[in-house]
Amino acid sequence: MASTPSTPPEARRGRPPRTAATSTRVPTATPGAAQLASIRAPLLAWYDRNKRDLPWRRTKDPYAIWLSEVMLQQTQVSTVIPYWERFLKRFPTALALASAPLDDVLAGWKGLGYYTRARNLHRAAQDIVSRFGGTLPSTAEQLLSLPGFGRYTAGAVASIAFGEEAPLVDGNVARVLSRLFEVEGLPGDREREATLWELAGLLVKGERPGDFNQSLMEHGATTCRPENPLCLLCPVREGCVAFKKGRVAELPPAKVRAAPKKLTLALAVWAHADTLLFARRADSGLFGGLWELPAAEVDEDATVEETTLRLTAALGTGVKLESLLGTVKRQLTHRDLTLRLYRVSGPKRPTHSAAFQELRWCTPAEAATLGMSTAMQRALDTVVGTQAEGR
DNA sequence: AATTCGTGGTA
DNA sequence: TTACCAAGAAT
Repeated sequence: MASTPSTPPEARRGRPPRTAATSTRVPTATPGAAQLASIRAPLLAWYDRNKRDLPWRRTKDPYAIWLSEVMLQQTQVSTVIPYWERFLKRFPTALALASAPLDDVLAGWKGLGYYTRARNLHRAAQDIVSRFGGTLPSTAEQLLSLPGFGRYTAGAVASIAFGEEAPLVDGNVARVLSRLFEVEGLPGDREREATLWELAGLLVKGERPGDFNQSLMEHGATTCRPENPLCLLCPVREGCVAFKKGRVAELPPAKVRAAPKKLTLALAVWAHADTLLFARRADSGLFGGLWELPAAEVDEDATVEETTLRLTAALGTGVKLESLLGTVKRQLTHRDLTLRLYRVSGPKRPTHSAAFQELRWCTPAEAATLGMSTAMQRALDTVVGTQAEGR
């Protein structure tokens, strides 16, 4: 993989987040055995001395390690710890998880985000029972066939739980390797990704591949950080091309993100006796499979009449908007979310609707056990607070 | 291949 | 307050 001789600089869209004169040259002659060893050994030794005491590093149970890897996808360590411990108590084995109702699994995931992870985890557990006798398969290749296992998670579980020399590249590893080997290109660039995986594959060969992979990630998380990296404490700075060239701050370039789109939902707060009406969303899309106060998308500036029509269509029965109870705003990565809560009434209480998987009349206590997004939980808190104040 | 999936932490 | 983004996968 010799580097391209002279690719001209390419105009980049948007504002370069890190001021950088980046070319599109990818890298980098294949590193030799000596260079690899000069990175591998110090990183592994550094890891042994400096690794954080994380709960999933105290177990060798592949199921528990798998669970940690799924929860950690795009999610910070401090957020995951309490979820991991709670979830593992509730679903201690793959068999227990496979046997549990999906609603219980989603409830255990409540607030963690990216809920497809929970549904894929559940499906994968069922596959593990039906195809592998309840035990996780031990190779990255086999793991890749399970729902929710991509290249990263397969490599992580194979190396950490089973000792396979399987590489992994996450955001940390991409940053560390980009700096060490001066790998150019924006996140998502095919050639860049291929180069990073190739480098990770060369480095992981050797003793303790799982610990080595974790050393790369730990180094990225604590020392080779995105901003203000601690190069003076870096165990491999002598071999780091970006450090040598003074380019640490500009590698890797930040990902270009689309501006969040506005999404306004009208929520029906329909009370009957001591219950409210709840609905389960479709499995695909935003908050897939989760419960909510029945929601209909409306224009940002929708009139009461338009909103009434939308909610009537969603619930499949006529409703009347009684009052606006409140508004909840949430920032998601790709959505600027506004929830408008309307107290509604109607002549006929629905029990099913084509727009939802399921409708259910629940007390607040029952609703607390349902899988629900944080946004919807906030909305619900608003309603319950409003009701309490009204008494 | 580019989008779409949540949430919370940090500077 | 805004921007960035954290142990990615699915479509």
